[in-house]
Amino acid sequence: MTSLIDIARELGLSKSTVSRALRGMPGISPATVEAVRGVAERDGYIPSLAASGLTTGRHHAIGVVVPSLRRWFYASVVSGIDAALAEANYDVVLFDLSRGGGEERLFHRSLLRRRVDGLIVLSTDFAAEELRQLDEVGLPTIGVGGPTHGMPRVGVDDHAVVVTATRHLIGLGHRRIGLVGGVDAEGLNSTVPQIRSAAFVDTLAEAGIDVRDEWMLSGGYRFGVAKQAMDRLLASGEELPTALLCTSDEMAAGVLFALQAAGIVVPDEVSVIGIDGHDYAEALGLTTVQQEPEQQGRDAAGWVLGHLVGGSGDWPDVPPAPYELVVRSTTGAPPGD
Amino acid sequence: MTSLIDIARELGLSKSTVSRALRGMPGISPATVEAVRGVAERDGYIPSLAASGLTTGRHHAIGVVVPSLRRWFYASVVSGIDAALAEANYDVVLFDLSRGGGEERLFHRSLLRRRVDGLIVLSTDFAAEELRQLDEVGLPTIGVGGPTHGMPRVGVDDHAVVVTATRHLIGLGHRRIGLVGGVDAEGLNSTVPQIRSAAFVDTLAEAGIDVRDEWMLSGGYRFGVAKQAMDRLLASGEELPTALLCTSDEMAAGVLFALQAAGIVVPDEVSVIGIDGHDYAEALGLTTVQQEPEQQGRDAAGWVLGHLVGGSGDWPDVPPAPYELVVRSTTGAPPGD
DNA sequence: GTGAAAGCGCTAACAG
DNA sequence: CTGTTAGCGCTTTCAC
Repeated sequence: MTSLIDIARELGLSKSTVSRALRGMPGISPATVEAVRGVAERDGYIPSLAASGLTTGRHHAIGVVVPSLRRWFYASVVSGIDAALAEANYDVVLFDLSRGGGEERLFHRSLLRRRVDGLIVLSTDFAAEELRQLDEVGLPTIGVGGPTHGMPRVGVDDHAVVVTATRHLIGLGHRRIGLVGGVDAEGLNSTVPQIRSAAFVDTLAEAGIDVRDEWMLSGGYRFGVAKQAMDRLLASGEELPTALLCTSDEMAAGVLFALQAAGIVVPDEVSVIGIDGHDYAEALGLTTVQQEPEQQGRDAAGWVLGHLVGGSGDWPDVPPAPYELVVRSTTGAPPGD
Repeated sequence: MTSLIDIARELGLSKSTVSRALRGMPGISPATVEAVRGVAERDGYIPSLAASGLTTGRHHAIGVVVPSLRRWFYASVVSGIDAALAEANYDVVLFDLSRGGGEERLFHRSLLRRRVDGLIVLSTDFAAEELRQLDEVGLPTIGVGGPTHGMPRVGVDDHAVVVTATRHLIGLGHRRIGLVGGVDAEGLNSTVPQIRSAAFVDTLAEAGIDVRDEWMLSGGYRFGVAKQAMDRLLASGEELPTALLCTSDEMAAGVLFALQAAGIVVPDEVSVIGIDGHDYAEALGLTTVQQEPEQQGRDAAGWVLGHLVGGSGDWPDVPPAPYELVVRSTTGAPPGD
């Protein structure tokens, strides 16, 4: 492992000069720079992040806390984060909360071990004690996705998103509308499901439409659970709604499968709308309110990076992320309209 | 930021004693240990990985190279890796290859920067030059998923998996069998698709069954692409096969959706089998050859960790990962049997 | 333009 | 059982 001093010796220079040359600092003669770079290249010199981190306090890594990587949404966000960080020569250090049963969730200080220069937290709401610890380490921290108290956040206005989706259905003439929502056991982001469900109920109420309990399904934010919930409704012999709002596209996909298998024509008999803008949505022809998780990841990364150089200390809020109603072929007027 | 020396001073001890006490090394009086731990706890002491890494050469991090995190399979593997590493107090440093266009793929040494103690590579086959660089850094390295030349690997025998799936169809009496395969543009793992497709063709040949070109569909290892390919076959008016082998469950889901939309009854008219054991498979009732990506991740992590303490230098091979045919309701005898 | 020296926070012999 | 002494490989004043 060749190190700074090896290069210095070989060239009869001092460590400092070599260090400066390598980092392109001013005040080094072009000839020296070239010589140093040449030897470094030839000897396959790799700077030690640990050593420079020790002196500068910068570790060129950002911690990313994820409820579960196997969720499409989170994986997309992380992808975006990684892409943005890579450009700045920063790495992602992952903390998957789905790992250890859950009780290990408490923000053990040692999780960080002064390894990361900042933190991005996906849809995870910390307890007061955890926040205090976070605060103590003093890392620039931002949330992505679900509301995260005590820190700025990149994410859509979940209430507005659901209002948009619900109004789309109402605008098409629907009055008998069901919801496929529920809580996300693995996703941990308890607030997003709540906000989304509440927004649905509120919007219906505003329009003078009653919610019907038998049309409020629990899809657990998962394909399989949503499909089964739909299967049950179908099998129950209950009257069907003319439209279903699914609070995630994965659930919408499950619902579509169930409907199709039962021979129900979408959207002629039942309309279905999702939320998120999942990869599958286009192929499914799914109408959805689309957001851009990858871009949100990039934005969060940019924010953290910005606060690293700035180092100001005030964590200002960021504007809400954009979303867009994308109308495809799973929504239409209610039957008999 | 309190450091070792602060604790030492406060207790009138030396740094080494404190260090030993904190790490539970032998030869320190219980009283001292307790005192040290107490102060450390109270002052919120966080050891600096950079500093210890600098002396020990251990950074308590493993690099994970992923073609694309948004693939369910890879995300699952990474989840498993993270879980296993967490138990050993190791972190995952992510390198998402889907980030920078692709040409940055060359294994830039600086990617590692002596930050990680080992490397886990998912389904990425490196060029000779990249391998050489890898070798030069001398990190214990293992692959997961698709074959990776020049290093041991955790993964199923893809040939055998496809043979199992194909024989299942043949065993049910099918003679008119199609394949939904193709290449995975984003996944980068060029060899797995090849092996799987070849195994299919071979197995049919062995059974004296001809492959029909119009039944060889390109699904791109994606839901949407597979669905569209199926849609096209359906629209073409071609005779349909009585069974379809999809080389990934995501593609199988797309095919099922297309079939269902066309009013074709599965498995009465067409049987469908997938590969992988995706989360969705159960809800879809999809027959599949299941593997355990998460466990594979754990195994790979365990292997790397083992070689960290062992430090032997020889990288022995690991046994192939298990897989299992899970028969559900999308496969059955061909029509008219 | 370049060098010398100090030190980041820890671990690892080597002494006692 | 505990302290002393060297570094690990780099960056950073402060000199020249």
